[in-house]
Amino acid sequence: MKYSGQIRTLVAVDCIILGFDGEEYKLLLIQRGFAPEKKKWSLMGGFIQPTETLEEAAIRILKQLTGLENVYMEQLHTFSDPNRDPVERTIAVAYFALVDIQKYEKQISKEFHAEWFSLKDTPELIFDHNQMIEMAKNRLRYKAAFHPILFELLPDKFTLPQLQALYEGLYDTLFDRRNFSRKLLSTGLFIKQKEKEKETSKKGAFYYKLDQDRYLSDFQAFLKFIPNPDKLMYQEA
Amino acid sequence: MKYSGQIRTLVAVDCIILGFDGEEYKLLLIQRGFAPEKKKWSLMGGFIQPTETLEEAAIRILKQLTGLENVYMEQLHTFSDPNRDPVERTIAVAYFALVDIQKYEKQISKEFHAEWFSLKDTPELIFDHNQMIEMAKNRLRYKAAFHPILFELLPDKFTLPQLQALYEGLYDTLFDRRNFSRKLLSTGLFIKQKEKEKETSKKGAFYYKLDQDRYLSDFQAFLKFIPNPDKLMYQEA
DNA sequence: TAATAAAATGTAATATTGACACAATTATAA
DNA sequence: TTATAATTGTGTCAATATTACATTTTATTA
Repeated sequence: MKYSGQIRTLVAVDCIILGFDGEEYKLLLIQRGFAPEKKKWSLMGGFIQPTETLEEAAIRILKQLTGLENVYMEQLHTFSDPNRDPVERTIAVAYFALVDIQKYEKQISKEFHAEWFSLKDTPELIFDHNQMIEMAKNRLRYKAAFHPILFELLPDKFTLPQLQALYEGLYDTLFDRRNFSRKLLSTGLFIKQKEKEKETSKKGAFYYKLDQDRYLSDFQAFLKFIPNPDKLMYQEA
Repeated sequence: MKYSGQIRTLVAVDCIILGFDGEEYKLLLIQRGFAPEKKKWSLMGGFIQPTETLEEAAIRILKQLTGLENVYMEQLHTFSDPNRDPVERTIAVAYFALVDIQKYEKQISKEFHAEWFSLKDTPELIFDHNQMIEMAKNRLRYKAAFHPILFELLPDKFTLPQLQALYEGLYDTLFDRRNFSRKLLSTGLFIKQKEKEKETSKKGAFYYKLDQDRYLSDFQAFLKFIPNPDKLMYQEA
């Protein structure tokens, strides 16, 4: 301790882990195993360790809970209300992660009493975790309107109707099927497969895959995935 | 200290203070008065205090250096490399502020040896401060493409040519005067004044003011201030 | 083989954008 | 006094993108 006269604070990382089950958005929560607020639902989190960065901590915590690595994750915001944790002042850095819900390893959930909740029906959480989730939702809405980020939630192969459900679910609205597919396909990000998905409809819908090269090179490009984005996005909390 | 077995860390706030002098973007830096890296240029910063939030700390630090309050400021990112500060591990939360450079109170700068630098010609700074500035530039480029944020840099009254210089400076490019003014004016954000600014040109250019009501209500609206935004924005560091 | 359900493709009207030209204003010089 | 020059303000048209809406295709099953 060489900067004298300054306080030192606990720094925690909290992970907002989002998935999509084909119908609706899901949020992975754990039942807190220790006081305070034991048994209450909470985001998965942990304290930063001496030799790791925040990002490394977030990756560590995500892996602990889901078994997943190489997952899309970004820093969301740092929360600092002096009384946000009643036990002791803790600065919390929130990260949000987008995972393919099917890759999630269930056996791990037992250790933490984890469960997927509908994002629309999030329970009351400890501390400021509900606020974090609100912010993550807004960030995702914003980013997904212009960048091909939602594909992190889908398996390798997906159909146009699945894609549309993904976008409609996020913005809680309906898009015109014809205009939607034209807009999406015009990005050139998708490669049509020869097989069809035939579980959900008689005719079956062609599978598509992401063109990985284009996906990487165009991730920052400014695409427009939805019409009238300003009417569908909300201010960050 | 009630969460046992966890380390506590210093938490600092660093402020990226940006201005525009009519010609180019400026960055307010201080000459560090204490070790390490004494005399080297640095962002203005400070440690968070026990009873304040990060945002309050940022506001406090900004006021200390500039005398300004009610300034546009947003949290940028939290930096956490364990070795970013060689003296002691410090987590740094960067904020960026947009100020009207004319309102800045010069007498204050003497205390901190502060100076405005051209953003294009930023000197080498301590720690990871150059990286913070890169990220702030990218964030500003991104946000300004769609939200009326740059007006925080201008005085109450401004002309269309000034406005265009503001945007051209940020994106380091030239826009067609006619298309630019059409796009900007079509947002309905501006109220034409009767007076002209006659310093810089023979003919003089009409002043405009922001329609404050619309500005507040449309701040989150999704406008498009520049053509081909994707060609002008860069990935965040 | 006809009916049905869902996916895929097509088209015309409208709105937005981008490229470009010309007119208006006024200090300064001829 | 008038011409010049520099800069601001406004206008037009073609190309492009978007929206709203209809029809055709595919495969199942009655």
